[in-house]
Amino acid sequence: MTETAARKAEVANDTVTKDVENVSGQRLKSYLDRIDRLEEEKKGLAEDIKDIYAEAKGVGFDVKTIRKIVKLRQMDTNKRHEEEELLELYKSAVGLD
Amino acid sequence: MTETAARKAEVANDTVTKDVENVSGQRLKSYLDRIDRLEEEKKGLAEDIKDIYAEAKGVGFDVKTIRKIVKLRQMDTNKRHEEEELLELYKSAVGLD
Amino acid sequence: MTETAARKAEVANDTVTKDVENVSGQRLKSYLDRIDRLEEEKKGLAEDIKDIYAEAKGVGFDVKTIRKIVKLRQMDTNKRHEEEELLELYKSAVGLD
Amino acid sequence: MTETAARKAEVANDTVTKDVENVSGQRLKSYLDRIDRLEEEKKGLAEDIKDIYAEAKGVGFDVKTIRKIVKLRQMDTNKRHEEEELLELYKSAVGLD
DNA sequence: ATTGCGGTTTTTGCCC
DNA sequence: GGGCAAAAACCGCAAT
Repeated sequence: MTETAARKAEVANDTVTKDVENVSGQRLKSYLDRIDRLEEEKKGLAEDIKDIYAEAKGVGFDVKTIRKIVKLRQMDTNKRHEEEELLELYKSAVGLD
Repeated sequence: MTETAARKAEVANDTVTKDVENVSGQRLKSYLDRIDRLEEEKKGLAEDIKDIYAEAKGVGFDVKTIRKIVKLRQMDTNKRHEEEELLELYKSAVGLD
Repeated sequence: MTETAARKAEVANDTVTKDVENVSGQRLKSYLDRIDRLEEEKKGLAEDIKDIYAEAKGVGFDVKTIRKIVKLRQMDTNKRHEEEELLELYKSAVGLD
Repeated sequence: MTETAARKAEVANDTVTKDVENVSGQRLKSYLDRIDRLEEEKKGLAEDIKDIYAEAKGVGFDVKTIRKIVKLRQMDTNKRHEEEELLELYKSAVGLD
């Protein structure tokens, strides 16, 4: 192999390698950026929620209790599904279906 | 006090009481609704993020590692280095490498 | 079938049914009790572990880092190195150091 | 400073350093070992519990349902405390204490 | 057989 | 710093 040919091969190799790294690196970065952005928004919402709690606290509400209420309301929504699920479960366990 | 005046006072009292209850009850509900709504949105974003991880996994990336990177990028550089150093220190202290 | 014979049959049936219910009920309870007991012990050990972390923290160790070390030691050496390499790879891919 | 004195100093320094490293390294290892041991036991118990579930399943019980039962029993125990706690919480929220 | 998924436990970060 | 809520790792199951 001539010196020139060898050089070309090396370059070609490098290029390929770089391309491979680039495409996956690029892609990875893209995912990371999208995730970061959504995480940002999520964090923003968390802030907003915190602010509401703070505001409520400011007018005399007990934050901890409000949290409990929020949770209870969610439960009241989820609970139904949960209980239905449990019922189904037990029914199937006894061979009722 | 005449009967009419007394009546008025009672009514007034009731009204005030109701108003007080109303305003705080209303207010509390308002807070709860706002919180619920934001929580909903937050949950939606969490879903989106999960989807991205799934997508990345689909093209061969390691999700666990991506999560680590996300955290590292969020973390302050100095703090990150500190933690890394501390880990290395402990590792060498117990002969782990 | 005479009345007496029928009576006997019923009784026999009841007895069998009860026995069946008893044996499975008994058995189920036995399982539940054994599980409860073991869960108790497990919880106790979790407490003990927590205490050790607290103690270590008391003399100046960083709990978070210790946790990492515990995990690393549990992990197979090869797997550990693989993960570390993968992390380094991703880090360099996104220009993190 | 004579050569001998310098030597002694070095040795002393080394010794001190080693001692310091030793004591903390030793101590760290000691914590790690204790944790490991307890984790082992904990894992063992988890195994035992798993075995019981397997055994129950082997004689025809539905594992998922048993798990639910176990949880319900725990709740029945914990629930009381939980409810008491919640009561206290609301009481304090209303200024009753 | 492999991989996605639900649920459980463990870990981390946060607020008081 | 201690308790609490959110996130993440882990595990068994199921479905393909």
